[in-house]
Amino acid sequence: MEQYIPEKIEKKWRGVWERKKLWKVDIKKAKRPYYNLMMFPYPSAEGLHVGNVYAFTGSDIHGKFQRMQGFDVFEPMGFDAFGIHSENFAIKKGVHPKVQTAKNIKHFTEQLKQLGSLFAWDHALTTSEPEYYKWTQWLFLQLYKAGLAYRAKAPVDWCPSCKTVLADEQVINGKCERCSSEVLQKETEQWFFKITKYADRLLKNLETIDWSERTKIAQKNWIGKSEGAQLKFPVKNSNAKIEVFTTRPDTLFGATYMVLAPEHKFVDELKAQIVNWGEVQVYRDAAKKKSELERAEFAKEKSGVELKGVRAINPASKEEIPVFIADYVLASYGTGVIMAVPAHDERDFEFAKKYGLAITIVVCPHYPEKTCPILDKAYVGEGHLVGSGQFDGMSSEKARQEITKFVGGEKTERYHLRDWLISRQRYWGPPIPIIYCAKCGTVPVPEKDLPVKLPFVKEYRPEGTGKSPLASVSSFVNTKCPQCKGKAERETDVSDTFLDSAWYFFRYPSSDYKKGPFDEGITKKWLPVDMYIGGQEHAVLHLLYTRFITMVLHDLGFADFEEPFKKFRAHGLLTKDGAKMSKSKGNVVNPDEYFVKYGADTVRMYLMFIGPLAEAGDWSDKGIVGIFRFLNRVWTLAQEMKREKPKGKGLETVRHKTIKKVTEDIQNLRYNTAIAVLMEYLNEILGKKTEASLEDLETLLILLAPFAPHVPEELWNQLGHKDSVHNQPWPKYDPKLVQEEKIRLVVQINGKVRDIIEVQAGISEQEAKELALKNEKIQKWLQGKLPKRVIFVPERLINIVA
RNA sequence: GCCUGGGUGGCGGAAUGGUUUACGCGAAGGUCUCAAAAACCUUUGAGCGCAAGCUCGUGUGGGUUCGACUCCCACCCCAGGCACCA
Repeated sequence: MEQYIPEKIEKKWRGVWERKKLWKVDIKKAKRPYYNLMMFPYPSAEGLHVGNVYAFTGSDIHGKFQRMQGFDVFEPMGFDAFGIHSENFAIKKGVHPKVQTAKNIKHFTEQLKQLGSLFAWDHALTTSEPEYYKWTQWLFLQLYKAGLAYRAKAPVDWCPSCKTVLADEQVINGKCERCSSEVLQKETEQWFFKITKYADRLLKNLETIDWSERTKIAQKNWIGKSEGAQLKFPVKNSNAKIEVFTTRPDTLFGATYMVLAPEHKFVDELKAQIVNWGEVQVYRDAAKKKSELERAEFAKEKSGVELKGVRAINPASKEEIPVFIADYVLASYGTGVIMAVPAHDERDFEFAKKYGLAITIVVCPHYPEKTCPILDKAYVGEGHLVGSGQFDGMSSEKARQEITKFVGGEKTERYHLRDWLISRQRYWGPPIPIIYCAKCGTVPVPEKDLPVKLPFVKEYRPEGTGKSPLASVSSFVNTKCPQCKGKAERETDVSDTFLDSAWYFFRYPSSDYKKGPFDEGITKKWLPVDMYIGGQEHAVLHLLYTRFITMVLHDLGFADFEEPFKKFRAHGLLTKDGAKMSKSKGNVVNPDEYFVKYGADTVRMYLMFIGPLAEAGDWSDKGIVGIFRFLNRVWTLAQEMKREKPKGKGLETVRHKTIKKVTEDIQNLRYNTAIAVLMEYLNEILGKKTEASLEDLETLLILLAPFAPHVPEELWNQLGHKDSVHNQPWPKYDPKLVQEEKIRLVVQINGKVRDIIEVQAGISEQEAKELALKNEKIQKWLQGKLPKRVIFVPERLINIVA
């Protein structure tokens, strides 16, 4: 073959690799297991998105590099096929989800195979297959048995367009994550997982794992731990006490009123005392009707109603204070009640101003000066206490403890994290394996009866009745109670897609295992995952759920580790013309045409060349030819060297420098600069052809192999090698040879470059100084003056301060 | 409002205290060709100058330093995330 025709050689080598099972890893016998995971795609489109290719290539380069380091790299691929994404796409096409998803997966697979990646296809899995979701249901049952899955009536977020409830994490700015419809509040019975029980562990373990810092911060913020105190406020003429959570017990003397969330049940308990019940009722109804978004917008102007007739007693100052309901207080956080300290909280300040309530300053930033300025806004910082009886003069930090103790409060923590709502009123998901029996109550499906198969039904569209379409399938709903064998009904909700993907990495190595979700020995050998590369957009959804599920499996004795991924690196978002690719904008790049025009090698390398993996960058049709030209030049060079055996002694220094830099860059996921160095190396060889050796070329091919798997393989073969280039050990560099003999020494005067001179490497300060002072240009600048000071940076520069 | 990133040629980006703009794209000129494409070679931050060369230049304004894209302070802009969480 004299000419580089990507399509031809890529097809040829994929065939050879498949026949020879080049990428095959023996799961049982592997000596140095390395689990290289990437986020499996949603097959919710006809074909692969260039963003998928970007992510998978970034991960595959890491896998191929580790393989050449001598590891047995397991790099599985699969499909997150259940769920709203795939179902919505099928509905849009008017094709049954089962049929449409199968079609999508077929095309995805064809495209994925073109990438020349390490994918372990014999371990591929699809979450919508009964062999897989059987174990998703099994997982649900384990959580149920452990008391970590419960059904409860609660106000939840409902998407009127997707016609299902959503998890807290799936509501973005009061809108549905999938379709951007405004989310409504609905009070219904739903299934939850007790992720809040793990809040503290999810937070603490972050310190022990090697993850991208920004991902850890996002999780930390989402878990949202606040330390504070729980305090009790007695109600006048009643035995009742109102409990509040506050992070600032030091400001207790400044609490001049209290606010309950409008829907708080305590309001009903106080009904007898409330003299303006009608007014209260009107406000509560109005608040109930609002969506979260409206309530937040409304918040620009705070509103509320006083519960007239009810007075609370500030436990510190013993003063009587009024009690309000207002929708700026959320029922779902803390106790649903706050002590309002208008002088030291912006929201309370705004409310107090509007309703003319007392604003008492109790933390002074100017202490010991007695005069504290009259506030035009709340002072939320630290300081020393004033107007707080015996605590006056104490630092606010210390007073947090002391005042809590003084009023008999309890030190406590609160989290932003809510329990994970996992039931969905949709069709395309694993049915929740629960049976309701009039006699026995809620009965879990026995494990031997799994899977509870999702029936193939004609009417799969969501109905909007608040129930899954499965509720209309009587052959599914009607069943026998596993306990009393009497008539019973099945749960008709399915579980959240994020449950499918919360444990898939456990299944991959054991994909054929029949006796359980995963084989114990295999799991011990391969897990936890060594490297996980994926999108930052999953920082608080998928990644938090996987950690939670892994902790649960650990606690139940199914795993001997509690963190699923030793290393996680987030890749950036690939854009087109500076904007996120989306179907609505019509700027989605389909990789197929580029595979045909330039080949997968060029597409892979170009994607990695755009920018650092963690930051991604902008796809441009123009830049891709640069990579294509580069591969062509490598090809031409190889043809020449094949014909006229090179007789040069080799470019030793530059070769070793290249090995060093490429190795370090790959380790740091700086693929863009690694490629740049390979280009420089090639330019160097082309410029000094008579000195170059065959080893120079062969090293280039090996270093290139992880990025562009096909071309180097073909050329390696043309050079007469029988074994694959991918089986070559990664080259090592000699630190002694990396050092150049001559270096360019920068000569500065007062920090400005005046000359650059070539000198022997390792030149001493004395020699450099002499050379510099003798230098004509420098003498011209010095004009006979003596230097005040000379700064010498070995191997770099000499700076003369005059 | 808070939390993350980021702001460098015509463009993607490189350099994390020491030659600003590596590598690539684009552009201009040339070689080859009847011609074109491809390939190859040269030039390519701005301004001044015949030239040697000089001055300016990494969002803005200050500071530290022999020396700042890099460190510190204040601010502006862009992208992403969170948001009445008490």
